[in-house]
Amino acid sequence: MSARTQPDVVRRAKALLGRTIVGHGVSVRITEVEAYGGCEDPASHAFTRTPRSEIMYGPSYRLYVYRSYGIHFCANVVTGPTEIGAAVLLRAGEVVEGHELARFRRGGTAPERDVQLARGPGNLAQALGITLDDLGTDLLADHGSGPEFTGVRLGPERRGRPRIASGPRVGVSKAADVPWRFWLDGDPTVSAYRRSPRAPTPG
DNA sequence: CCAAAGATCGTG
DNA sequence: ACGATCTTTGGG
Repeated sequence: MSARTQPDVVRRAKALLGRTIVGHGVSVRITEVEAYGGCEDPASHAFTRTPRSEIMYGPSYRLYVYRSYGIHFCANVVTGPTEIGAAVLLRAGEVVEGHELARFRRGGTAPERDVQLARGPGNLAQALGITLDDLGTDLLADHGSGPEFTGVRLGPERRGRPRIASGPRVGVSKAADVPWRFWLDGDPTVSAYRRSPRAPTPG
């Protein structure tokens, strides 16, 4: 990476903003992501190459799912290159299709709280019905066009240049000041920033 | 084998 | 500020 050229994972993270992802009958417009730089990034699960992170050293646009704090699942898009093992964490989105199903998966919340349906990575994965069963899914595979599709896949690439804001990643204790969290500026579905209690003091 | 940490979230 | 809950990882 150079001063003029940002890393591939950052460009790809930004490119995912505004794009839709479909998960088991629920469609979400991605509004917030974080970039993780694989073996070059101490905050990445792939910084130490283990059985769990091996999928990040595989083909791009596969789904990496991990269990968070024993409670939630978090969904990531592997972005490559394979020797780096980078990926993008999907942190928040706006439900644009399948609202009732998403509400049910989230525990039966009221429609007036739909803005929170997919706010935060654990909630986003839950709204999409993503679990470890979906680990390794090819997010670009062609399944035809129709409502009968029940798996996970990305929608078409976004067009246009939305206003993108950035800041430090949420909850990471290493590289806590690297500004690799990106979101659609002003979007109400974006999650709140929380610094890791284990991170060193800002600066 | 055991202990600890963790890319979270809702509640108090 | 804290607890829920469990897998992965690293140390002895």
